[in-house]
Amino acid sequence: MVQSSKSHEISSSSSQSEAGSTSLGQSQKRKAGRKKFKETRHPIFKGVRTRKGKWVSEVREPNKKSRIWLGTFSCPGMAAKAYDVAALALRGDAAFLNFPESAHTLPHPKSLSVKDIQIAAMEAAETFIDDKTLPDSLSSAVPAFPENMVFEDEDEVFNMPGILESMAEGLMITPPSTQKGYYPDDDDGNDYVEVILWGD
DNA sequence: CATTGTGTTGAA
DNA sequence: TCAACACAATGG
Repeated sequence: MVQSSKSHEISSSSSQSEAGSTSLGQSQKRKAGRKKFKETRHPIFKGVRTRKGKWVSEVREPNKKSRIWLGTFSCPGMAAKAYDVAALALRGDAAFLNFPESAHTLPHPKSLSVKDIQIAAMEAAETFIDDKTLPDSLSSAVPAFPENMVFEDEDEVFNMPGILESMAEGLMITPPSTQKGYYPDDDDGNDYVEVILWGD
């Protein structure tokens, strides 16, 4: 969580709007909401939820209760990157991301507008295009994902030397042959440590 | 108390 | 199928 928020505004979230206005009975359909916490704390990246076979990334704002939908993704890498950009944009700087090293590679939202962030997230996701992204032969399952990232404490996360690389390698579907990721700047692996702060 | 994550439901 | 909302729990 890493919540060093400064603004502690009491978001009074009471009666929300009930979407269904047509004929809403009262029995049947359980409202919405989760039942009990499963053991599955967060098998995947933060802000990345997996829907039976798919991946969706949603970002909620620190102050608001609303959330920004980055969109749907097929692979965790995409969703992870998407959240990365969004969090970076929202927090502005030093946000908890999954790919700090690739952070510079992430596109920057023109504006801090929710929509812009969504776009940026999509762009970032584009970077992680893989086979599944391309509609052709789908079959493989997407499964199983590296359990290496067992985040116990946020601090520990930063202590991960090669963990990132490990999972990155596994996720990074950028083999020497066949497919290859298209990067906006250079496909080269040079690290341009350029402090690009669009806004802050 | 704030934040995230899951689940359900609803609409596209 | 996707998107949004709502709920529940955890962590601080």
